[in-house]
Amino acid sequence: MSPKSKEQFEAIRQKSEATIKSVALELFASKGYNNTSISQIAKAANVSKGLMYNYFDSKEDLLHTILMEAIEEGAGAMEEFLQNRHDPLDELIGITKASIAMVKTNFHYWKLMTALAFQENVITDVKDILEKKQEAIINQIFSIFEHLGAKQPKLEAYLYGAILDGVMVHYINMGEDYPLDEMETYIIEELKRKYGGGGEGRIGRSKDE
Amino acid sequence: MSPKSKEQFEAIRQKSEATIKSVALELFASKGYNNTSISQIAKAANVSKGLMYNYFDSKEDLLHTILMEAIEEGAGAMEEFLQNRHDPLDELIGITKASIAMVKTNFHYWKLMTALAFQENVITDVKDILEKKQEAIINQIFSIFEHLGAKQPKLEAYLYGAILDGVMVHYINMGEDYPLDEMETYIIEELKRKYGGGGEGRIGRSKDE
Amino acid sequence: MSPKSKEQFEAIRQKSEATIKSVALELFASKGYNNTSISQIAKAANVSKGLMYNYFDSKEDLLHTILMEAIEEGAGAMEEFLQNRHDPLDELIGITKASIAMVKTNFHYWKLMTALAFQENVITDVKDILEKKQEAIINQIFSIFEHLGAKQPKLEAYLYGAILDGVMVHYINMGEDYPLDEMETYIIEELKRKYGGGGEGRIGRSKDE
Amino acid sequence: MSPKSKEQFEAIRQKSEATIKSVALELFASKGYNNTSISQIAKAANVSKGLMYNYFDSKEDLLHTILMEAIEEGAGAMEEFLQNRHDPLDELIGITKASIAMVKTNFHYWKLMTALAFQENVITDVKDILEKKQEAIINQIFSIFEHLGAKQPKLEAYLYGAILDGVMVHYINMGEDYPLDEMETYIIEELKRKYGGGGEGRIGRSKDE
DNA sequence: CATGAATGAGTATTCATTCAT
DNA sequence: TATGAATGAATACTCATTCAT
Repeated sequence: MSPKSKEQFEAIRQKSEATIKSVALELFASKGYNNTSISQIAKAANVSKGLMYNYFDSKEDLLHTILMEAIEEGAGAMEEFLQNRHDPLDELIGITKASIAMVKTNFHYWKLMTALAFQENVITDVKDILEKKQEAIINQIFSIFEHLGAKQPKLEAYLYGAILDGVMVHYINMGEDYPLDEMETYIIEELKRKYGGGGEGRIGRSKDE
Repeated sequence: MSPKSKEQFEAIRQKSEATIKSVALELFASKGYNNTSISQIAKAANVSKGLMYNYFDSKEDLLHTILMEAIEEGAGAMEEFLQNRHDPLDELIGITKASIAMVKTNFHYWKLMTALAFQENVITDVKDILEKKQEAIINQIFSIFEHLGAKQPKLEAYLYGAILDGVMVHYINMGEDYPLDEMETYIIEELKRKYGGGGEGRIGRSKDE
Repeated sequence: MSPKSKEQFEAIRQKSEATIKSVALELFASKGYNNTSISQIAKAANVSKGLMYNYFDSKEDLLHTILMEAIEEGAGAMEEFLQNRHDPLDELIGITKASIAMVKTNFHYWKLMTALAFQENVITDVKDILEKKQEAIINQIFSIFEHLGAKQPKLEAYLYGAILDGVMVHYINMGEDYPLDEMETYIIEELKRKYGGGGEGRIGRSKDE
Repeated sequence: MSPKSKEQFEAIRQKSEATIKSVALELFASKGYNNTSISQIAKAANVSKGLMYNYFDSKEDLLHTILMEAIEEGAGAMEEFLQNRHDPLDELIGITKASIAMVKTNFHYWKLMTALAFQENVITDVKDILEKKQEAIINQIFSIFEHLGAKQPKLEAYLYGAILDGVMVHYINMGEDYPLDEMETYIIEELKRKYGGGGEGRIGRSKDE
């Protein structure tokens, strides 16, 4: 009715879409994807049910969009953390910090992602992308441990990955009760002890060998 | 009197109940509890939709029963592994072996359990039981690390817990691609390296060796 | 297995059938026909579900049988009460007493029957029979009031019928709180006052006519 | 903004809700609450199965709503009939007329209500309300008979109640075959005959006349 | 004759999605 | 563009009835 410029419409669109996504993320994360209905999202976002379908093809598409953004943001953050780090140990510490910062900053994203990781039949293509990214990271970590001269770089990489994921899983489950910062410090200390200093660290202290 | 003896009926019941439970476990684990319908279970078990209700009060009761059995079996296995181990390091190794054996033997159980751990609004009383068991184990591990003379037994206990859970999560997600046995060996070796010998060890103290 | 004579079998049959019927009546009356399951009846009667179908074709047949017996018993009782009463007022009093005695003695029957009377689609042929019997009674009552010289025998008959059914309905709903005996006495007194003595009773107290 | 105005939506809602309620009432009354399925209501109302749940929380809520409206309407009608009547006999006549008018105007409501009165386990809170209302009426009637100088006001009140309920039950069961209007006139005449004139009358007082 | 395991049609209810306006 | 009423397929669960033994 009232004359609105294209920009205004576009701004409204952006805002509505963003609201919907953010509300949906929160609900998906806290109640689970299956237990969150479109009606609930619409109500919480203060829009009509029908409007959702102007922005997203389906509930699954909404989830898809949210996840993709999270993954990209995560990748971006990781990238940033690793920039200009050429020392393997530094890289490892960077990955550690980046991972923990990520799960801390985007708690809802990761809670949702983790929950979905254990459900088949949901969003297989997101899973594929995720798996590829994870594989890439694992490979990078593997190569770092090689550079660090670890005896069994593969197992060491898996172990490190298990630590990171284990910590994240615990944090997601326990929330603020979990001593996430202390753990971060502790893990980094351990890494330094093993691989730092004169490289005389126990595990992978290999160069002396 | 009855042309079918009590024993016959009992045998039939046993068999049907077992079939339903096993089929349900498999489907719950692979597709998720919420995404598995009674119809699907019935079809996969080659029985009628209604039969489940001869054995279980509800879908939730079916899940409940399955989980409780898994938990008890798990507790039993852990008990067994820890019998007659009074040396702290031995205990730790026992826990490691038991945990990994458990997730290996009862893959579906643990996949299901893990998935449920990340879902809200499901089977809260099982969650409660599980949390209590986990707390007990954490406390035991904490006390083990105290006995082992760890400087920061709490963080060390959390770290060890993160490793175990991280490994299990990876195994659950990757399946047979994951080098579970190698990881077990590696973790145990690490434990021995850290705390073996005079027992005064800790990570990175390696130079004494 | 053990040799049993035909008579023994027959006796068992009789007993089982009677038990089932009596248990079913009680359950139907107290919980309603639709809310009573075959399983519940079988359990309460201490027989197997399957056995029921040896005696009755279906749940509906069971109800049917129960109702028919009740109706016949009712008719018999009425007959008895009316025997050898040739004075119209006596007949009316007899019907009153018989009706009230019936509902009192066979409380469950009448509770069930009343409940079913307000449900369509149940046992239409029983309804038909019942309606015929009621019509017969109404006609008889009508003729009694004619003999008593009532001005409007039809309406008087309906009024009397309404009183009887109203009392029964109240009794069925209130149970022992209802002063059934007092009401019986009162109604009979009223009848005598109206039609008794020289026939100068109030209503239809024909001398004014 | 919205191409369908609030008023339009409201009108649609009103209409749909009214249709569903009216169709449901008819079916509940003729087939019984338990024997009427949501599917049947939807089919008869020419709407989808799910639509009912846009307006009512459950089948029970639908029944509840229907009954409450009937009860309120009934109470209102009774009130109206009793306004400005201070003479006890007039009151009694008013109650009579109101009751009969009510059952005549809202045949389906009262058929349903009566049927439910004989069913266990249905809508207990409506039953409670109804019982309270009935008790209030009974007390009022009792007090009227006291004022009228009846010798046994309690029994007389019960008798009158039985007449009213008996007539209603007959009308509900026989439908238009029942001479409801004639009965109304007749009952009122009887009341006048008994208690009219100097107001000193009571049943059986007739011989003094 | 007697059992109770098994069946499957039927029930109430939910919810992603469509569509007239 | 935005609304929310309407749809209908899907879900968990019930229960009269059948049947192998």
